[in-house]
Amino acid sequence: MFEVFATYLKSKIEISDPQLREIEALCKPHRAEKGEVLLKVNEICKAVFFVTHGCLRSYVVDKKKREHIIQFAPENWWISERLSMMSKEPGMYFIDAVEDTDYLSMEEDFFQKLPEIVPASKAMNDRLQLNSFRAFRKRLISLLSDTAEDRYLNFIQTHPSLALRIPQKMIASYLGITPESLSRIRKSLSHQ
Amino acid sequence: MFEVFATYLKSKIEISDPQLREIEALCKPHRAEKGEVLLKVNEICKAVFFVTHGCLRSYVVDKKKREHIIQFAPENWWISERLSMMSKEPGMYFIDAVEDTDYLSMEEDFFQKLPEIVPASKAMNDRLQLNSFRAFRKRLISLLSDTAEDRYLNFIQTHPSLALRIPQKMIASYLGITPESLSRIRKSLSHQ
DNA sequence: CGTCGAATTGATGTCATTCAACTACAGTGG
DNA sequence: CCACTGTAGTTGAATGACATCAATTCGACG
Repeated sequence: MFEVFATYLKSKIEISDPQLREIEALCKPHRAEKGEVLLKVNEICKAVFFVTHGCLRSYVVDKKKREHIIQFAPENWWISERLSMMSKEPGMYFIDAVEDTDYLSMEEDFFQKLPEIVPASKAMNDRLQLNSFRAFRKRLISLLSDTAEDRYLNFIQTHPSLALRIPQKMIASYLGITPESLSRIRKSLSHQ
Repeated sequence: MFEVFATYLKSKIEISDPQLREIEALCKPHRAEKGEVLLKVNEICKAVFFVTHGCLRSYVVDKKKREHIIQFAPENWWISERLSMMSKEPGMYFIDAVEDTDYLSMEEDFFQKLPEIVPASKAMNDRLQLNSFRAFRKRLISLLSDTAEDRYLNFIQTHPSLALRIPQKMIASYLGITPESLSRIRKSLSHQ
């Protein structure tokens, strides 16, 4: 299970086997059954998760009890509520398992020690932060500019494999529409 | 004009007059007439702006030529496209003046040297980044959860003074609706 | 095989857009 | 100083996009 993460790291930065062993000591492996909740709203997020197999999701629940998915994290993705973790304030996210999932959890000390073990990881971490910000911005602009159909097409284009694995109602939630609307959009697209 | 920024800094961090003089040397004062463009799409953003008087805005323009305002920056606000600046890639923002505006511009070296001059500024900068991220996330969730009326009420509540200064069509653009829709929302709110 | 949630479909409703007309007012040049 | 012009804001009518509610089918899984 750590192997997946090791491969991920090797693809991102120059790293030796002894360094990997040091890092492994900072990662806790876990398994979550489908539907299992890893983080609840109002909890202070204390870890970042790296998915090695399966899929996690983060989402918020609004006053009308509707879920809005913030992010999916399939294999080789990170997921967390960094804002809550960094500010040590209660978060607004739930994180749970979309499928049976294997993942590693890394706590605060991981991010302190990682750059000591591998200096180049600082740049990797910065890049991850930037990409996360970029993704938020892209979605915000897409919600302002695009129709639901455009957003769906964009989703299946940028996450083609996810679109096949994830229940449609979750894709709808991610896109900000109802499952019924997504079903109709798909129907109309299939007729060209 | 630098006085405004000095006051701002003093409210955020412990800072001495000699330190302020060093910082002043890194800030260029400017004036923009209403409508003047400070940054265009596809340019690489090379500076961050701090508004001392007036108001700037950042916005994107979609394929249908519609403007979507990302941020307003009245007095004591920062505005920029950090993502473009940090990655040195062409940006997607326009930045222009909503009113006649006085502002300071700070380039890359400002952010390198500031923490050398005032170590505590590192924390301030981190906090600014977090707040910017938080604002994006809040807006994203609001677009997913709230009606246009809710978003408008939220806007005038969190930016009461802005709502009076800014043309309604720009508020509409920020909220993601047409000026006509905002006009009707305001009318219906005035009848309770 | 039966059950329960996911997905589809239809009918209808609501919210926001679009297009057009009109008013108000600010800025410009004569 | 006034007339002209353009932009902002309002309003109406028609349209469009998506939501809601209800009924049905589909499909996974115990």
